Amino acid sequence: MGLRERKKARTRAAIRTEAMRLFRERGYAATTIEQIAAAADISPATFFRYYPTKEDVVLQDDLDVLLPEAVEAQPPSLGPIAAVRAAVSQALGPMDPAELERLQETIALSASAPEIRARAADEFTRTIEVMAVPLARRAGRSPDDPAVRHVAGAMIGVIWAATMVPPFTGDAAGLVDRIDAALAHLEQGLAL
Amino acid sequence: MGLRERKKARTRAAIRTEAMRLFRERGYAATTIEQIAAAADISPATFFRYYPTKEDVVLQDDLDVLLPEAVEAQPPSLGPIAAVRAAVSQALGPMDPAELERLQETIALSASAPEIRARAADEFTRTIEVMAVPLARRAGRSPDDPAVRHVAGAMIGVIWAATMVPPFTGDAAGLVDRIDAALAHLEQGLAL
DNA sequence: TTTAAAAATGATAGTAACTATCGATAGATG
DNA sequence: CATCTATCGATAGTTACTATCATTTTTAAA
Repeated sequence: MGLRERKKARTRAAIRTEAMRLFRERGYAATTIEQIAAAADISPATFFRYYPTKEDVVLQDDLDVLLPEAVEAQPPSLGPIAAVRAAVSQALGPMDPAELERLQETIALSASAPEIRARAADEFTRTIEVMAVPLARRAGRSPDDPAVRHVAGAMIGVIWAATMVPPFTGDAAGLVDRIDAALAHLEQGLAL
Repeated sequence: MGLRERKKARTRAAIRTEAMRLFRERGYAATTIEQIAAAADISPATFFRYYPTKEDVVLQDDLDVLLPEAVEAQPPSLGPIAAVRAAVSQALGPMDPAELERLQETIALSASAPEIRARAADEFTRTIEVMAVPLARRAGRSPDDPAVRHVAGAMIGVIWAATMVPPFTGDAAGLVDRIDAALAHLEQGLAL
């Protein structure tokens, strides 16, 4: 990795770190790009070369890539929900504390900043389309099959319900367990 | 209803009509508030007295109020999913063509304008909280009960999956049926 | 009908998130 | 060392949105 790329990575990290600190200190809406740029020692224009929007500093999940891959890797004997359960545990389980911390902050910010919550919700719904692909393959169906989409939708729905729990004090530690319990509940027919 | 209120209603309708027409003709992002104001014969400042944001011209659903009421009105013998099925059919079934048309356009716009889709997704996830209340009461549980939230989340998830079907050509006529079929599928255990 | 209160509007000025462009600079490459 | 290229900063511009205040329009009371 050359000097150029190293510098880029450092700048990117600096922007995110400083932005998050400012968001924490004075709130998301009250923090301007100009302030973030000043704190990260770059020009405001440079900010947008690293992050397309202010929201993207907070929201950048690799979930859209990791999750379908992990589902694809599960043994075919598992049903769709069991496969996703295993995939989630496998993808989120070995998450380092820094990542967990970050996830927690994203959730907390979602409570205070509507734009972030909206963007997060949008990316989550997009996961329906993404997850439909491996699920369809496992079931020998088309990703456009309504039944496949329903299964993906229901899983995304319970995951969201288990993640975004008001008042968003969000102990990130219990998050993976809460999601697993939610999927288990769905798998067993959502008895009340 | 006095003259003042009548005028306000007319202005509000004019803004929405003209805005939708412009969105249709040249796209959501390419339409400015200034253009909408000019078309509706008001000042740009007045626009914001009627709609807090540009997005709100498109998104204003009464679903958050209607749905829980309709759920509450179902006979206690029905299970949670059956109750929501009945409530949805009851709330969305007798929708006049104009409303359906509007819903269809909102869905179509969600495909083209990310901000609208994000806002719509956000309001949808909020419906989880809203629906948890009548569901909890019916089951004699707390709205904070994870199990209740899971059921609400799963239903919202399948409804979204049945509504937001790419490429959003969206025949609004079949929408209610698609939602009902999705909830039925969920009720019967999401077999694939 | 006249008048006073209240509400709605328009005009103006300002902020902040972007976008586009372009010259300067710093790093990679031969 | 020289050249090429990626990155950066500066600048100017657009647009959504906020705040304020004077003006007009509607309502209600005298």
